Amino acid sequence: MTILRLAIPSPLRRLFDYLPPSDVDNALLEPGIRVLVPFGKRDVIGILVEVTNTSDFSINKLKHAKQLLDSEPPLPQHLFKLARWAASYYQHPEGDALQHAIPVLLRKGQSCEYQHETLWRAKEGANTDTLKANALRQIELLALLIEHPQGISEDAIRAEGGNTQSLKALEKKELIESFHREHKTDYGQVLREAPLTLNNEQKSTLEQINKPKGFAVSLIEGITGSGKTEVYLQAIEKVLNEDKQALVLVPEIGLTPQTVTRFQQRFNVPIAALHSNLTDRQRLDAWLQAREGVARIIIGTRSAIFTPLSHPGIIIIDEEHDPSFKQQDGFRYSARDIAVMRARAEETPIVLGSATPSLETLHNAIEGRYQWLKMTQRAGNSAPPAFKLLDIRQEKLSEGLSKQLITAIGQHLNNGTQVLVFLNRRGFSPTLTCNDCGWIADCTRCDAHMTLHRSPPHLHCHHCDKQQGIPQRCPECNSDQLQPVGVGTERSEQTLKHLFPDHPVIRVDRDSTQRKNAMHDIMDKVNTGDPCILVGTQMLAKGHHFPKVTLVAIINADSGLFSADFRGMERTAQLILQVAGRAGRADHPGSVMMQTYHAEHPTLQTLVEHGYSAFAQEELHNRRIAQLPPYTHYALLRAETTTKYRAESFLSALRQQLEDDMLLPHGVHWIGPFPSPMEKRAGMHRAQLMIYAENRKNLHQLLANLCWYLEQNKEARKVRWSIDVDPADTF
DNA sequence: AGCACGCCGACT
DNA sequence: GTCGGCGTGCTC
Repeated sequence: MTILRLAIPSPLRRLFDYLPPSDVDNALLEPGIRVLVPFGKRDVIGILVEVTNTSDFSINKLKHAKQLLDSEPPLPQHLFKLARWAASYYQHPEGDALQHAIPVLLRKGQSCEYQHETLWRAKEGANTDTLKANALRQIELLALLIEHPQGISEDAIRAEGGNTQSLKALEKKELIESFHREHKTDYGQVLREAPLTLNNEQKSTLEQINKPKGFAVSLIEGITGSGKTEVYLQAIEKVLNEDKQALVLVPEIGLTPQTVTRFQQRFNVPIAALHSNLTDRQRLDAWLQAREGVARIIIGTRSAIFTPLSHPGIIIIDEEHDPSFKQQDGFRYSARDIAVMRARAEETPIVLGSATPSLETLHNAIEGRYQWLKMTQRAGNSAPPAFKLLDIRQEKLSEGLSKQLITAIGQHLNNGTQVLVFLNRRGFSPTLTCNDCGWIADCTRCDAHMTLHRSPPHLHCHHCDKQQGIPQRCPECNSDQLQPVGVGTERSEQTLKHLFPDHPVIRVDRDSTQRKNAMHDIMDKVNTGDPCILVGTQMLAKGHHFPKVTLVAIINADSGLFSADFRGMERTAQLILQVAGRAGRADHPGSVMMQTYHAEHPTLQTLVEHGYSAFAQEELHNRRIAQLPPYTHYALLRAETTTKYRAESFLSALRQQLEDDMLLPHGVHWIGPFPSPMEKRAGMHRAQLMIYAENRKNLHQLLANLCWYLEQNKEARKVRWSIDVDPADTF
């Protein structure tokens, strides 16, 4: 008897058994292939996990699978295994986890045969004269195709401003035709431009990366401006020369056209960029190009970690400390950690790069598991920025800015250079308060204040996205003395414009860059090199270079200093250094001024005076004493309910029950449950139970028990619960 | 997650 | 009389 064990896309943590479709050749039943099966009242696509001859389910109740959708598994065997491993490591339902590893269209049953790229060309003798004079777009498009007799892809057509409607119209008129071109695999020269000359430090870093054969993890801890990217590029060059592929993961915000352009300028090979505004079709095409070995460099964010490569050569994780590598909902995996597992399986080197490595990675480097490569010199002749803490305890601030800071900004502008003002708070002001009775505009769905925005004017909750109009009078006491309290980027922009009317003030945050090309336009303005003030959120800190900035002003260096989350300090330090790194990148020396109410804070002082390495060492020491990661392993059981206290009491009861049943393995401890730092969010009341262990195996065993228990438990079905292994934060 | 069943309230 | 609200239960 042949039984198919399938992973079904559902939140259920178990596999489902089926009989094979009638009259199917058993040789076709290869694990990893997609199978269409009836599931409840509907048909779903499952993935064949194993073929067996027994079932825990009664055999006569098994249904027949309807159809095999693949002759070959879409994911190569080792990535299929990797995804299954990740599902079990992160305690996520296997069927759902496997869905995450393949593109959307494959989940929906599309064929995963590789289609050669479709190109368009004008037919013999086609002429724009035959078109109506008012069909401007078609005339333009046809002219474009006539210019490119060798054919041009739809992507390129779109890039030139052509649209699909005109294309279809011309095809109907039989003026143009599509065809497939065989991809050439021989591109001649790998390089399009000469590599930069490396300094000694870069040279030895590159040598160390290239030295080991097969799997090895290297951490490049390189200060901003030390030229990490050039080292990546030259490491990739070697891989390309060996006819292999490179997989590059970057943070969500870091995948800018600038990044991709830098790779395109250097290399004369096809590059697949998996950015967020690709269509499902484009994403599948890029994925298939990687799998077929057509794309030689794959640049993408977190989800690109499962992209199959026919000839894997190297994995690079840029800004490895960035929180966006950890998925924050659903399948809560860390792409960085999975990448290390993947490199091991594929026997390739993997490079983790950062100016401010995560403490987990540093710990691995210290323990000798990772090769630790430090780059401490700035490439070229730029000097590192000078830090200055501004103690603002006794200061009277004007709209959040101290006198000293205002003076310094003026000086830098007068010297003809640019200033960057960093304020990690969008909107005009974080609160709207009644001056008479003290009422504050709160979100009804969250334990949070509404942020006041001025352009356009509205109140906005940054936690649940609720938006509403601004009241004219206090809803409590009917006073008209409503006042914005606190400073956000909009308000800072307004103040700076007022203080420095002769210089442009450019705001950079999520709101000001929503429009297409907005960021591009901003960069154009900044790149003129004229003195100006950039004011914005962490968008300023990541991905973009501002060579003419000589002063970085950090308005609230304190935020996160006393965070409830044990990673708050690490995050703050990373953010400060990342922003600071924007200063003095070219031949201008830079300075960084940080306003703080805690100038005497020892950790802040260590960071400012001795740098990130010293900070990290201290912080690791603190973590060891407090028994926190990376010295212990954490997991979080989160629970959400619509009723207040119910999540917490559910977790309490669960903890009690597990203790009574003695299901707690040796060496596993818990803390809590306690309400989440923001108890109510988007209408849900939230609580969490922290679980930690010195030993991963013990932790994993408990989590497996816990899942089993929760799936049985009737009460648990009324609560929305989830498990977060290696949580990035506790919110 | 979906999707059905099922038992109570306000509508043509 | 029925349309539809969301509680409960099941998926090989």
